Amino acid sequence: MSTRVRFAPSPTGYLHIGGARTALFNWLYARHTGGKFILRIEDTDAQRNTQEAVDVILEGLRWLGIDWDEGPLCGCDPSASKGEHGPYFQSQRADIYRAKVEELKSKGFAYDRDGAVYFKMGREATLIEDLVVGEVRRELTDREALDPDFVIVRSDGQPVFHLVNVIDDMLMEITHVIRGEDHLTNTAKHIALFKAFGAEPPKYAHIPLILNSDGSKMSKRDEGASLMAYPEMGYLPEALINQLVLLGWTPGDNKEIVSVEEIIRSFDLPQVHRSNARFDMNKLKSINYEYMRQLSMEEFVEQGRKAFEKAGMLSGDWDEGYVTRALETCKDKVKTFAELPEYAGFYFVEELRYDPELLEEVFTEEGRERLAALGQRYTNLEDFSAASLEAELKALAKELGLKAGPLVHPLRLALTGAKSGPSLYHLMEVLGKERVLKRINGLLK
RNA sequence: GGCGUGUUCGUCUAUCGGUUAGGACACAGCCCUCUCAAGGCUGAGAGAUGGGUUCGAUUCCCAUACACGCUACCA
Repeated sequence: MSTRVRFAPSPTGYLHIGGARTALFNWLYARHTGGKFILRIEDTDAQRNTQEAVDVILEGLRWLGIDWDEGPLCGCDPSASKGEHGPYFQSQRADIYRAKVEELKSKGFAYDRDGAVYFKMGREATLIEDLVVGEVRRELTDREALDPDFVIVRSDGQPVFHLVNVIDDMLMEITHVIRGEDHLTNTAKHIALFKAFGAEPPKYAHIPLILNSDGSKMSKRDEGASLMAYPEMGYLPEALINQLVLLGWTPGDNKEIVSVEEIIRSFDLPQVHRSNARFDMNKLKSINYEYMRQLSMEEFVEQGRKAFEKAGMLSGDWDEGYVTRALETCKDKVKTFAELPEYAGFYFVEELRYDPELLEEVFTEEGRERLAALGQRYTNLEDFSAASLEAELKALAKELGLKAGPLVHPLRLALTGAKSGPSLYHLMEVLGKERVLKRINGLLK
């Protein structure tokens, strides 16, 4: 039998990074086994259900490169979807739930009390065979020992999560439920529901949670909790996927940078870890750097340009070629695209502003003299190529009996306003003679 | 309170009873170098605690501690 897995988010207005990883693991499993990945929107809570909230989820998955075989196509039109097991919005399945509740009642598994419908739960412990956690024996809690029954339809007529989740998984013929560990103990209820319907429960796999770097639970407002914060921070989707998959699964052979194709090939549930993991932004950065290096120069420039536009730095009419050449000097130098505007912003301002503290530190009396000497040489230099600029600087250094450093530092400061940046000679070539001399002289006077 | 899950360097992890406990990120130092980054080399850094089982436990069992989850007419 072909595997069918699903991701069933609730449209809350954002996609939690943990949810994104749950989606990822489901998707990886579907692709690894050649099965189907289904997207279902759990929007029983009408207040949360907005088109925008649904689109946030769809956009997030698309950004990551996670595609679904069945499910909605957009938030704007709930009837627009693909797959034979729809509707894929719970808000459109009310009739199904009603009928199923009647079925439970007629079978003697459900009854009314105080206007709500209750499910008649057994009193024995439940054995859960989890593909990740192993065999779990769920005993009754003290409250359950008093009364194990639970509500499946509220007195306002709204069916609750446990019920609809099970009905949908059953009708959509889900074979493997891969979800967060926070659902592990709920699984007893779900298994009981499946059995009451006379259906075979799916296989379960509960994956660990993602925690903040300090070990606390990652909640909505924490940094990096929202998936879309990552494109915002200039990360590549491939890098995020790599990071997420590493948090709970190991490729083996001490390998860490693994392509999606490689992951799909070797990913499987028994190797998924059982313990929660903290999200390390430093590690993501370093992984992102690896992926940024793999980008072609064209791809890098294109995305770099977008980062600048987003920062509002390309508002002047800068020459296309100039922008491209400027960005080319930044390749392999930054770890995220978001760093670019600060790293190379000096290319795109007419008047450079200098940090007084930096000036004091680098621009000493000696530095001033050296910069003036350099300005002289460069004024008379015709070939303003990186190689020529370098040769000229080194020649002057030799004459002055200095190493390159003492000349380089004040020059870099004059041109970029910073102590570090792209290759100095290449940056001068891009800036061009006019700008270079203007900045040198501007600082000298 | 009850129920469940987990616990190896700061972080993510490797280890299928016998290892100088390996790697990656971060950190420190050195080299390279026009700066930074990268790269090369080196360093520091871990089996929560206490009991068992065993010739031998990070690995198996139990307890404790701690963390996390669930315990709703939330999802």
